[in-house]
Formats: sequence, structure tokens, C-alpha cells
Amino acid sequence: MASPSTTSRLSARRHRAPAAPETRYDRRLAEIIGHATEVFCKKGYEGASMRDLSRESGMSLAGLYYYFESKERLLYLIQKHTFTTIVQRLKARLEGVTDSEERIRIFILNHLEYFLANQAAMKVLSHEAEVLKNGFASEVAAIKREYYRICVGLLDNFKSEHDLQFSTRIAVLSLFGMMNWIYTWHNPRVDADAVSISGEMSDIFLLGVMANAKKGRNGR
Amino acid sequence: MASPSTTSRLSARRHRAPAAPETRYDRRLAEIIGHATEVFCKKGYEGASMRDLSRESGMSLAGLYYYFESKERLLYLIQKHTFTTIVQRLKARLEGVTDSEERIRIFILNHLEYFLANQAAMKVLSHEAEVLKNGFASEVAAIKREYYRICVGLLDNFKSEHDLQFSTRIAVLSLFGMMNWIYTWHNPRVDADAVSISGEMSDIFLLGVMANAKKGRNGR
DNA sequence: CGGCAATTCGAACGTTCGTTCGAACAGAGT
DNA sequence: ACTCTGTTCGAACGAACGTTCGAATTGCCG
Repeated sequence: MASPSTTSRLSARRHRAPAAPETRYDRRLAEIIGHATEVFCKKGYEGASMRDLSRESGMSLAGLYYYFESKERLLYLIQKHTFTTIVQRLKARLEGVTDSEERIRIFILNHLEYFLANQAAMKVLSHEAEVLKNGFASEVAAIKREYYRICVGLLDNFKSEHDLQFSTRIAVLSLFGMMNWIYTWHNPRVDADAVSISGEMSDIFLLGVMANAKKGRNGR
Repeated sequence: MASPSTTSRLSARRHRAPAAPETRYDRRLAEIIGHATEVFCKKGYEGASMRDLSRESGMSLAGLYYYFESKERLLYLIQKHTFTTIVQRLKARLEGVTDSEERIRIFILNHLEYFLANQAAMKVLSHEAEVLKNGFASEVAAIKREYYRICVGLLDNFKSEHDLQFSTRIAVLSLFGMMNWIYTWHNPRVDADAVSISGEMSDIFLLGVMANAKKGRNGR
């Protein structure tokens, strides 16, 4: 009775456990999530059917429901895991770096590196950002807001250190646009790697905001 | 017998006709396209059902099929019309302007102005760019390629005139990212108008690519 | 007003959708 | 060998999907 697939299924210790006590259940779920990510990426969330997911992952249609209670929750799991991971990695990389320009370059590099290494997951995160509802939506939105806030913080530091004057909101959102749009065009056989693209985008963005009108002593 | 809804339905004169000889059919179709655009924008192409379109436009489910032969063709009509219009307007605005920087500023302004004035249609164009198949897809892709090429041309001119050195491809695609991402964040009650945003983005982008390494006489 | 074409619609078609249920299977411990 | 728990599956559910068809309605020209 009672399928797991709610978070209560995860044994209470986890978190803090040094050697991952990864259960069979966890491993299988991760596999399914991986296949589902590919399918959602290729056909879109609404366009992908549970039967598509079943075929791709090699598990029967009914069998999938042992691991999650609905298609929507599966999308939620993908988005939450992807977003959490990228924020985590960013924080680790920022640790110890104090130069405000370097911190922004790290933000951009982290984003693009993860994006290109996990294209399918990041496309699902970017492209299906509006389909979750209610509880699912707000949890992912919270992580997104945190990520956005970090970037705003980095840029505000940079701005005041260099005595610059521009709209942080527009600048940050332009930067996200530059970076996230990459899923529509990046072709690994034609385009350079993340480090190189990240360098070019960082140059355009940073020099772009730096070259902008410096703040005079007397404001406007 | 035989529903119209193929292009053959449009009376042959059109194009060149000074006073629009707009038929009742044309007007009704345009209305439906307008309503469909809103629905596709709100629920996504796959997420929107023909019954949703029927409800929104006030026409019966079967009645819709008098105006177009499939849901896919309806999306095609929306995308083709939107894209054609924005290219048309751009060409008109560029006419007579020779300064290469000003031409890029016009490109950006034209894009954002049209985007914000037709948010729903532009979101459907951006967000549902991959769902059309075969013939429908390739026709829209052709316009997209033309639009992209125009931008590459503008930037290449700017680049050689100012003796700059950067990847045109990455720069153009970054610019498109900045601009197109706007549908995910723009809020008319919070954000400035197209002219102002266009100015900020143009500054970031143009100063960004200008400040980049100038080409030395001896290359690398 | 009569008649013909353009337009609209209710009802139904066959298919596919997300989800459920109870039975079958697997493996480990006694 | 038997049982118990965790895992998988075939078959089916009702709902919703895109599309079709023939009849009804409308608008227009004589």
C-alpha cells in the first residue's frame, strides 16, 4: 500500500551523511528523471506524454507512478534539482573571491558552464518555467528569486565600487537573457566551449555597463 | 463545398491595392487570429485546446475550421504574420539611415517597440519557435534567417568601421537573447517603455562590443 | 421575395491523454 | 519452503483531444 514518492520516502538521516547511503529507489528515480528530462527537452512538457516517458525510460506506464505521483511533480523534481544544484555550485565558487568584477565573471561562467553541460535540464528549466501551478510553482519561484537576488547583489557591488549609474534591474535581466537564450542556438559542433563564450559575454556585459555614464558628484 | 482557408482564398489582386479591399472573411480571420494569439500566449501552443480557442473567440469549435484547416496552420499564420510585419517595419525604418551605430540602435528599438506593443504575438513567436513541422517550419525559419542576417550585416558594418574584433555570431545571439528574454519579465506597471529600455540595452550592447579589444595592425 | 453561396453549428468520430487498480514478480531474511 | 516488503506491470478508466460532416442559418444579389 501507499506508494512512496513523497519526500517522506527519503530516509531521515540523509543530508549530512558523508558517504551517500543511496538507496536503490533513489538511483532508479534519478535514472527516470534523467530520461524524462530528455523527453521534456525534445517535445516540451505538454507535448510529452507519459507514454513517451515510459518508452524512453524502459519502464511501464504504470510503473512510473511508483516513483512520482503525477507528471507535474516530475517536472517539479527536475526543475528543483537543477536549480538547487546551480545555486549550490555558484555559492561554492564565489567563496573567497572578493573582487567584484571577478565575482560577476564567476557568476556568468558558472551559469554557462552548467547550462552547456546540462543543456536538456536547463532548457526544461528555462522553457517550462510557467507550467507548474500553486505549491510546485512557488517553491521553484523561491529558488529563482534567490538566484536573481544574488546576481543583483553582485552587480550592485560592482556598480557602487566603480561609481556607475544604470538600472540594475534592466542590466541583470539583460544578462539573464543573453545567457538563457543560449539554449535556442548553441550547437556543440559549431560553437566554442563555455569558458570561451562566457568570456565573450562577460566582456560585452561588463564593459557595456562600465562604459555607461559615470555618476557625477552631484547626481542627475 | 471546399472550405477556403488556403492562400488561394485571398483574392488575387491584393498586394499593391492601395485601399485595402478587405473582405469579411479576412476581417473575421484576423479576429480569430487575435484571440488565438492570446490563448497560445497564456497556455502555450500544446496546452491550448481548440475548445479554448473556440470559447475565447466566441465561435463554435467546428466553425473555426472554416477559417483554417488545422491548429498547426493557425500557429503558422500567427508566426508568419508577426515576423513578416516586424521585418517590414525594420526595413522601412532603416531606409535612409547610414550611420552604422544608429542603424543598430534602430534595430533594437524596432524590435523592442514591436515586442512590447504586441507582447502576446511576440511571445508566441519566441516561445513556440520549435513546434511547427516541415513546410510550416521552414517558411517561418526563412524569415527568421533573413532577420538574423540583417542584424549580422548591421553589426559587421559597425565592426569594420570601428576596427573592432569580436565574434559577430556570439554578439548577435547575445543581443537577441537580451531582447527576446523580455517576455519573461516585462511588467508594464513596473518597467519603463520601449524607448527607454531600448536605450539601456543599446548602451550596454554597443559600448560592450566597442570597448572590446581593438584590432592591432598586426592582428593577434 | 426567392435562391444561391458563404458562414456557422451540434453532434459525433476515433485517438490519445493522465491516472488507477489489483495482480504478478523479485529478493532477502527466517 | 514460506512470507514479507518493495517493485513492476497489463489492462482498463473517464476525460479531453483534434478533426469531420451534414444540416441549419445567415447575408447578399437578382
